[in-house]
Amino acid sequence: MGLRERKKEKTRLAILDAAIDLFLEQGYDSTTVEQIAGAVDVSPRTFFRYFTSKDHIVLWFHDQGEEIMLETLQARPADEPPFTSLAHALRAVLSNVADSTPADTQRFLKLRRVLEEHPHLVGLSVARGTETERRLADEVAARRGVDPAQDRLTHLIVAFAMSTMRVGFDCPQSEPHDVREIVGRLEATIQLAELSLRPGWDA
Amino acid sequence: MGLRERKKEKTRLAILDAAIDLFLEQGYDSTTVEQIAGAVDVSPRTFFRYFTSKDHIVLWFHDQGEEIMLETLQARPADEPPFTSLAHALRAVLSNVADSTPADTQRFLKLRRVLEEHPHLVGLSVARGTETERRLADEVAARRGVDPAQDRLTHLIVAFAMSTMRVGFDCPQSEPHDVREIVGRLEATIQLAELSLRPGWDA
DNA sequence: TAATATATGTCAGTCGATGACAGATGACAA
DNA sequence: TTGTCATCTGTCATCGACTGACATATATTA
Repeated sequence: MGLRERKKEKTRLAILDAAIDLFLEQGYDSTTVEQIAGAVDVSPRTFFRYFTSKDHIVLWFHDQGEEIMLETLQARPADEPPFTSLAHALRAVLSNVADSTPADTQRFLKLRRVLEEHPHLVGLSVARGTETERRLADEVAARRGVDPAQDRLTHLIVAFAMSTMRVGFDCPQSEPHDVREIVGRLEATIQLAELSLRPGWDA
Repeated sequence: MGLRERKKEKTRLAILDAAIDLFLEQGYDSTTVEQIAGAVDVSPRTFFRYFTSKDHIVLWFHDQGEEIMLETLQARPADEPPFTSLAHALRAVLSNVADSTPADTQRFLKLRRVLEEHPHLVGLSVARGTETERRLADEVAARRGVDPAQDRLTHLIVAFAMSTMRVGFDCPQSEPHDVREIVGRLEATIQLAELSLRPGWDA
């Protein structure tokens, strides 16, 4: 990897960290792009070359996670029930964070706090995730041998899976201390969902 | 009702209609608030006195619908299974539209087309609905006699219900011609959801 | 080292959104 | 009817997110 790429990755992370810290210090809304850029000695214009929008900072892990979900889903055996596959995809997102560098998991935990304090940002992640949700539905439809434009159950399966994810993440309770605690909550939520669903419903 | 209020309601609807038509003609993003205001001979500043944001236009029915959901939910018998109550709340939203004036249902159908062409706006509705979803969860928690801050199942119930709503609304298929067709789709989706869930799961 | 490719800063400009103030208009009592 | 009051509206100024264009600086490669 050349110097150029290393430098880019460095500023990318610097911007990310500066932004997250500012969000936690003074709130998301009252933090301007100018401040973030200033904190890492970069022009505001450059900020937008690394992140397409201010929101993009908050949705960083979300974007990343959806990519992982897609890959995991495609790697699961084709004859596995779709919801089971999706559940594994959800787990994969968190495993990825847990297996990452300490700095990365720290970013994840901090971002989670930002999302907690500004619930409306959670919706934005859904907004951005629309496209990925469609791709997940396409994949599930292919596995079920149906037309994604016609089959309601396919969309319901994906929607339920995403709901499970959100509940596992957002469920208030006390502040989680590490990623493993969040892993535990997601696992519990997945089990709860599987307990709530009729066996074979997604076949 | 005084002249003043009538006038306000009139401009409110005028702005709404002008905006919707412009969105359908030239797309959501390329329509400016200035254009909308100009189309009804009103200053841009006044636009923001009727609608808090450009998004607000699109989410108009959504806001309205969530209010109805809450009221319906509260009116359902306390011993009814929560998901059943929520399903009735979903139906109530559409009944309200169907029982409204023809002009109103037209607006509804047009707005639905706007949402279809700009999927990211669907996410915005979730963003705006975060607060209402919390209130729904509070109500469900009260009925189940649990603490909303502790009980995962409560949040899962609400999340599943909202998913059902979204799938019923957004499921592609062919363009619906009237509200009754959408009512049918929602009903089918609700039945599908109830078929997918284990009996008594939400008790 | 020269030539090329890419990253960054500066500048100008658009658009959404908000506060402040002044003028216009409906509501209401005498 | 008239005058007062509350409310609505337009104008102006301003902020902040975001984008395109262009020039400059910094890697990369031959």
